[in-house]
Amino acid sequence: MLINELAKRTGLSAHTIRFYEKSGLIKGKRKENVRTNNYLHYDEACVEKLELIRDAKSVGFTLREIGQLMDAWYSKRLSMESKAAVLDDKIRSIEHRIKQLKEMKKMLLLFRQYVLDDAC
Amino acid sequence: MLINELAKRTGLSAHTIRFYEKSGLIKGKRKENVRTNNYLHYDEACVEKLELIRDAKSVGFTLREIGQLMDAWYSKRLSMESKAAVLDDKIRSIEHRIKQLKEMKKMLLLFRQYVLDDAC
DNA sequence: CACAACCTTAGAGTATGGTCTATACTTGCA
DNA sequence: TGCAAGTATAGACCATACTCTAAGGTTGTG
Repeated sequence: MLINELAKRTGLSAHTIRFYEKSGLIKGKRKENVRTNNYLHYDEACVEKLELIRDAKSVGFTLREIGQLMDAWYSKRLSMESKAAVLDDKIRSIEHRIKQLKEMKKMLLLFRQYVLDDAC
Repeated sequence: MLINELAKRTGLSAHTIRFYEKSGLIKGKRKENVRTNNYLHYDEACVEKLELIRDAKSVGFTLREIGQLMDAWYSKRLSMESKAAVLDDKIRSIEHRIKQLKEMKKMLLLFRQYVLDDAC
């Protein structure tokens, strides 16, 4: 599929997709048998990757981190161990963030009670 | 206290503190009886606010959100109800983020198992 | 074959959240 | 009194993550 269809499929703009491609997160391919244009074609894996990018971004991962994550998932040059290590690292960082969020929630609930008690 | 002491107390740089002050998150006061300089003086509330900023930033709040949060906490012009509303809003957004993080963790654990099973 | 609707690259512009430099004044201590 | 150390303001610069514009080539439909 071409970029506009990919955009429709993922809900991202063609601009944003090109930005991700320039950042190395996805890769379109040129058809070798077509010489008249240099249109990039994208496959289902690109759709999956863009969905992963969207989800991972929404939980606070940077594009750099998402790149590492997708490398761990798709790369052929990384060993099983180093892939697992990348994933372990991200899992730990998620756990840490959940812990911090729970603490912050607790604090805000206290604030809230304090406000409602008219104590300020 | 002056800015360098505040920096030492909070672990933030004086540059960053000035940036937060320019962004309206904290406010130093000039001593009226001192006319020879225009040094800004900070109190304990500033230390507290900067600590809140640090914590809230680490869980992903933007400076704008943190500003709203501190308004809800410190402002005299907001009603009890609207303060509680701001806090409720932030609490809900934290709960949403915790949910998303848990989903992402689940997915990464699946990825990890898949990698270790040498399935790719 | 005109023309709208695509595609491409390059590069400028925006928002957030800093970080640093330059310039200049003030303070405190030897 | 000299001078290092501290303070202030303005503005340049950086990274991240877009977002948009310009200029030019291609494709498909009537």
